[in-house]
Amino acid sequence: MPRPTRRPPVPPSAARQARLFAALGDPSRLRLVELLQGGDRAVHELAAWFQVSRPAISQHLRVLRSAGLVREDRAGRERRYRLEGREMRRAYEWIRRYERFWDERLRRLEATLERERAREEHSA
Amino acid sequence: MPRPTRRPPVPPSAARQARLFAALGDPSRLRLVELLQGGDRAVHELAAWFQVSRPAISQHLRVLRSAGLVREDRAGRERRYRLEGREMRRAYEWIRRYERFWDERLRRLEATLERERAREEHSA
DNA sequence: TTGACACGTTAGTACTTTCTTACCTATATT
DNA sequence: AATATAGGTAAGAAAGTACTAACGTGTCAA
Repeated sequence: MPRPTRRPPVPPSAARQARLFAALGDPSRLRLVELLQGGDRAVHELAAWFQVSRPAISQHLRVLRSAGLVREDRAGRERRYRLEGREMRRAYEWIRRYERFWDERLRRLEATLERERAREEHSA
Repeated sequence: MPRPTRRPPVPPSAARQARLFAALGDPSRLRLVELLQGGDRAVHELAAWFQVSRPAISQHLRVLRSAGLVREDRAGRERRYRLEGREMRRAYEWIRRYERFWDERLRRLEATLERERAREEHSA
């Protein structure tokens, strides 16, 4: 890793990805997402599972919405929320890049490929 | 989803998982993790990439450490940090439970299985 | 059309996070 | 031994977050 001569600000891609994780980084919001796993739900249905007030839930839903994790559909006087996979997938793929840090098999495979590569280089 | 009669507090499992996502929910910390992807690094090597002061980086590293995402090894006067896969894996597996929300193929498969199940039920 | 229900927004408060500066200890270098 | 390097910790300021109570709008039901 070459040391930088001028230190750039944290890149915007990291900032965006961080906002996504931050949206998941609250127990109530994480719970909301889990509750939505079973399908779409109205706000009052969701709020019934929590001790905090309904406005608090509304605010959490707003955070999830602006992170792109949920969508709102109006239906009569209800607003039904449902999970939106696109951003969740982004989170998933960010983390998957670290798979070798927990998958021993993958790490060994990488080491092997690295050795192969070095051998080719040597014989070339 | 049966409505709860008494609303329990957000379960501790959600709280723990949220702490993990919260640790990733900051641009600088996310960047630190990315920098550690290439192997272990000393604090001053990491800090060189940032505009914020070194103590700020120390503090971010502490957050990552208490979330279990990194480990510290002392080597002379340096402290080298490296990624720890275990907690990263927990985050990965939490998100993977939502795979069907972005994988159309998986969603169709689930629908098919559901129809099969319903048919068996009907003929039984 | 009056009342109840669903839900968002606002204002204000308490708490938490993030940063900097100052300072301290431990290790390496000369 | 004196000095430089590495890096953690503490205190305090500034900004952000999460909550509640109060209120407003739109929808349904009697």
